[in-house]
Amino acid sequence: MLTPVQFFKCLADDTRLRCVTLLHLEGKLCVCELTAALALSQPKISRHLALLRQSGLLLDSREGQWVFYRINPDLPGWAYPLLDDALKAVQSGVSFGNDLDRLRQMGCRPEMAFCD
Amino acid sequence: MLTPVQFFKCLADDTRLRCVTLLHLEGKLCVCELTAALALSQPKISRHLALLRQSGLLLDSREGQWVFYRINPDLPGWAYPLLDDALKAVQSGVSFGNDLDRLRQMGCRPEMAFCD
DNA sequence: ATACAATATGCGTTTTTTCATATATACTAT
DNA sequence: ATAGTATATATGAAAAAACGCATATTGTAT
Repeated sequence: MLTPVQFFKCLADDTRLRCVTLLHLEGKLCVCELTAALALSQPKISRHLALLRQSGLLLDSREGQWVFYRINPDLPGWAYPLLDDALKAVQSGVSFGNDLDRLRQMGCRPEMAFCD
Repeated sequence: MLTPVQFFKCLADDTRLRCVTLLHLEGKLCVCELTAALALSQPKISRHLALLRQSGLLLDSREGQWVFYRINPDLPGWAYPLLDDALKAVQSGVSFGNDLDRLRQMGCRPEMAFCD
């Protein structure tokens, strides 16, 4: 069960905070989308996602070739307002738009039928 | 200037989260009150308070013998809803009442005129 | 089967955090 | 000045976290 301290630990790292806020905004993203959006190495992203999954903050689901992550919809009730406020806090900074831009500009995203 | 990640780091430790939530609830507390409330060693409390002060989340002020800490009233706007939600999250747990009880039962608190 | 893309993990290293103990500083009272 | 209380910090050790790199795993396509 996710405790408040554990929850804050999840957000107390730049990579993880960016992943969580992007997921909160976009709903569902696969590892390669997050890797492209944050412009970081795949193993680094994967490790942080594993931590977030093990904490119970994120759920993963395989869809063919891809593993998608999303915010766990069964978090304790206190967690959702914190997630909303965290998103607002991050959005208020200047650098958040870059992640979103890189995601939008990503050529070959799994959800796109015309991907190859 | 306090960033969201730094803010979450401040709350990502049990001792610090308990200090911050107590301060958010009580307004102003000195180190010995926090030490009594959390039932932890004074150097440990002091070190965590120093971190919170250096991050800009707390302000300190000396009043005679005591050093009082309080939430910085000039935080970025996004921080206050997060603090409110953090307090609610911690209050929803069972163990938070103990800190408050120990604070209430503390014999000789600085604000009390009949202290000695 | 081979090749390739997406993802996870093992491992050694470096960095960061945390803590206990001891000591230093500031104030109060006598 | 001395003693006692409150608080801060320095130090050094231990634990945890983060990282890069290489490699394993799983799925897809040919």
